[in-house]
Amino acid sequence: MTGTRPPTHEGERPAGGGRERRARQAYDPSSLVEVAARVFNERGYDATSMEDLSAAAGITKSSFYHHVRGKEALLRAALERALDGLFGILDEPAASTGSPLTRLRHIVRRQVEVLAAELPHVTLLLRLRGNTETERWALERRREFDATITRLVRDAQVAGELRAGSDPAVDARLLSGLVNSLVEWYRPGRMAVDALVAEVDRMAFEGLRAQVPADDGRAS
Amino acid sequence: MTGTRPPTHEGERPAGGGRERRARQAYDPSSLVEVAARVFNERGYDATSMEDLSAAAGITKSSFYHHVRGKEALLRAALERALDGLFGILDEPAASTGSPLTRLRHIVRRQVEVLAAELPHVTLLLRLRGNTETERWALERRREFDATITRLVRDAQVAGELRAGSDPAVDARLLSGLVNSLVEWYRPGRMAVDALVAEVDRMAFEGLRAQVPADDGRAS
DNA sequence: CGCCCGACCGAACGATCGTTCGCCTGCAGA
DNA sequence: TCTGCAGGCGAACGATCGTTCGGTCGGGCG
Repeated sequence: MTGTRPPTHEGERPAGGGRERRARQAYDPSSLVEVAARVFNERGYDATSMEDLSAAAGITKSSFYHHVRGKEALLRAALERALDGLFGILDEPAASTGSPLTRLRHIVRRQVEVLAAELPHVTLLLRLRGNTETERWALERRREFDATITRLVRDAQVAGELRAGSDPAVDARLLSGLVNSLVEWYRPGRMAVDALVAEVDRMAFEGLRAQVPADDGRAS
Repeated sequence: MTGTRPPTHEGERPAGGGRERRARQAYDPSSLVEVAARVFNERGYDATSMEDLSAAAGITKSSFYHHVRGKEALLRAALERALDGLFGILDEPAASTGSPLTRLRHIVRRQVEVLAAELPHVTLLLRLRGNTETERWALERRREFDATITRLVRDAQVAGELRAGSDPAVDARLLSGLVNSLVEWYRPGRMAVDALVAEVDRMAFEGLRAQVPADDGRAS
């Protein structure tokens, strides 16, 4: 009903690429994951059929299975990409250098950038319900990431860099909730990523109320 | 797999109620909606089967249909409850009295309370994808609510009560995102609602950074 | 006491799901 | 030119979905 079939043919076929010996599939290596992530987000994972996915890729359902192992494998690949992006932030030098607040702000700002760059994949990650083993695995890794944020918020509060009198765990959840809520409305091209980073940073640490700017947010 | 069947029998049967003539169903009027909303949130709407719902209610699937019209009707009822709660806030006198910032803060604080009181129903509302007509109708009403918030944020910024130099639409989205993200982690009993309201209010308008309190948040 | 009807149930419906199978086709390499 | 095979297809599989149907049961009321 009210069909929303795009004009098929997603992306262009790699013209003459894949000259290696193990050129198993010429159609696409991970571009199908990208297509799948997009459709998953539009309809929701459970409401998305393999027919929907194959149609978005421009081939039939049975052909689709020549390139992917199954629905859950697509989900896992997309989630891995999101988690790799997020955990990659924690490996950056600036994530473990300087005061707790400096590190926290770096992570938050980079998290916004990763969110924008890997929007479909991260969106998928943030909407998991934990129905399958794959989903539970991803949720567990996500909890690890959040735990790191919580520790940093706690350290920053102890150091007197964040507001006192509140539970660091609550503050960390509010902070992560603010950042993650971007996936619900931000769309690439609608707003420069730099501007988005600045807005989120200011909102998170200075709030919405009018005030004299403290020291501005030109970090790094 | 890994069945999570609760010990059946949800709530208690109304002892001797339903003495009116049109006592069509004695089992439950809207308590089934509550059960459904809870299970919908655990598994996701599409991943929830009528078997799941009826089992959570303690009866078989076919018996379940003597009390409800269908899956989508349950969803609609739950969404109506959420929307009624949210729009009820806008009808309160304090929502249209005083300065824009005063009104906005009242709405935000009340929104947190409604979120906590109607947690399963609002959670359902915030996770819609728009696959069915019912979902699109609810999304449209939700957009109306958000538009009201956006107008208020704009007015408050024009009045100099909110930070300048940022797009009011973006600020409104960040604000709503912060508030709505509560459904992802807040659970009743884990934290007093009053404390939650205070934390969110302070986070939204003052931010996380340590600072001297401006005028405190004892509104109304 | 006997009937009536709301509550409840087992079984089955057509539809759709994710996945598999057998077959066709067009072209790259011998 | 012949051939192998990756890429693509239609049809069908068992399972599960939301929903319906016919029937049983038991307690309140005439």
